[in-house]
Amino acid sequence: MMQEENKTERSIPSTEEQIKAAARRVFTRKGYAATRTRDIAEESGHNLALLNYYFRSKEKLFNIIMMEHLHLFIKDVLGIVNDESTTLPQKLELLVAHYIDMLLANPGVPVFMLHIINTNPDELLNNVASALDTEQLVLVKQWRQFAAAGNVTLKPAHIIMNLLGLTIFPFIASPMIKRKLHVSDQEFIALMTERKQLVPVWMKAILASS
Amino acid sequence: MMQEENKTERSIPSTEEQIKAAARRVFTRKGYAATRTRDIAEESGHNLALLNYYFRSKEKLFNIIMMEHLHLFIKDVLGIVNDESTTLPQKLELLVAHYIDMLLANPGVPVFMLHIINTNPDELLNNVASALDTEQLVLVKQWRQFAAAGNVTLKPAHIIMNLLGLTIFPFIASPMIKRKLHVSDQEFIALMTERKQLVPVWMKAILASS
DNA sequence: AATAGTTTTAATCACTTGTTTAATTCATTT
DNA sequence: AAATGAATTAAACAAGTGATTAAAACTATT
Repeated sequence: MMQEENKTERSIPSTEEQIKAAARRVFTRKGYAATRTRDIAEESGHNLALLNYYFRSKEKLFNIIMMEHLHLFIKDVLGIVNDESTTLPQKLELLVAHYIDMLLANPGVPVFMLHIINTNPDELLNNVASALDTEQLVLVKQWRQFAAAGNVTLKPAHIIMNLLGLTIFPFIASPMIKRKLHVSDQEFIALMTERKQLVPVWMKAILASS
Repeated sequence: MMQEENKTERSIPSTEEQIKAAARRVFTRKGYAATRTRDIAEESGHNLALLNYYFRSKEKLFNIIMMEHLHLFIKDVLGIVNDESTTLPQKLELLVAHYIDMLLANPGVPVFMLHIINTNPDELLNNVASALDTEQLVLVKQWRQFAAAGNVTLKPAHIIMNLLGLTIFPFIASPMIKRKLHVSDQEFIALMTERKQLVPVWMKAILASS
């Protein structure tokens, strides 16, 4: 049997948690295939066999981490998108701010997500935001009203791609951006922070241009 | 010695070229680490040992393909960006159209490039568009004039990120877009083709909004 | 302290992977 | 046709990999 979960403890994380944290780092840095179980063991400071003792296999460990990421990703977004008390433009601002803050705190996430997208197509992509494509979302209702008022002719797909492209892409391409545009780590953070205000402005300009 | 290059021949590609083409496909589909030399051999329909016979090693083969991609990538862009006879807005339209056409023809390229960005940081990123960050580009000169006229307050980094984000990101996230937005392969191509006109319009709206 | 159950370790297994080898086939020249 | 060198093959090697094992160390309960 396994040791009790110990979730509330604030002291030293359990070895299970330490291995998971190490795996999170290594998988994010190198991707699934390039990560060796020995890398994770070394990074965690624990014996190689403990990886299989706690998680059965490399793949199971990866799936656990992946699911945690997805859950984290979706949970906050759902809160914003389903809030009756905010308007459509407010939701736009909140979404952008949330994504940028989240990505500034976890710069490795996009690489991680992309790796998933291009390797686990079916199994995973059904889970990704499976709660998100429901037609019940407050955001969708508000959008319908907005569109019905004749305020926009652009296809929703374009708008979503624009929002994500303007928000997420800089983080995906950050190594190249930093190098080719001579942007330091500090300056990159400053740029992204600026974009929290700018992206919603740009999105409104895009909507008005159609 | 090696068989003569035979570059002009239009008939059957040489086994060397066949292996390279197979490697291109498999590397693009699975990434470097997840690709086994046996996968490439099988995909090419040739014996495993021929891979090392022609290319010495898996890594050398990968580097050759990588360099070809980069060269292709840069060559066309340089042509557009350094053209004295086109205006700034025209360059914008040409760049977007070129990228979208190129990505529609080679949907795997972004994954390939991202894989490089996040694994070969130093060695490669210096080569990527090393010709591009020169201050001599016609585009840069034209931009300076445009900015000096007080037409824009936005930092160039934002503009470049927006251009690339609006253009390239949809291809990176295409598996998720297709699934979550219920877009078929055909519809995706149609959407991207629309964007050839739309992105320049949006970019101008963004520039005007600042 | 003895016991039982859990956690950790070192060693090893079985298999995969990149690469090499030695032999064979093929093509070209003499 | 013989000979030479290139192209191709089947087989194997050495190192690396995920996983397992059996023993040891640790922890708690009696």
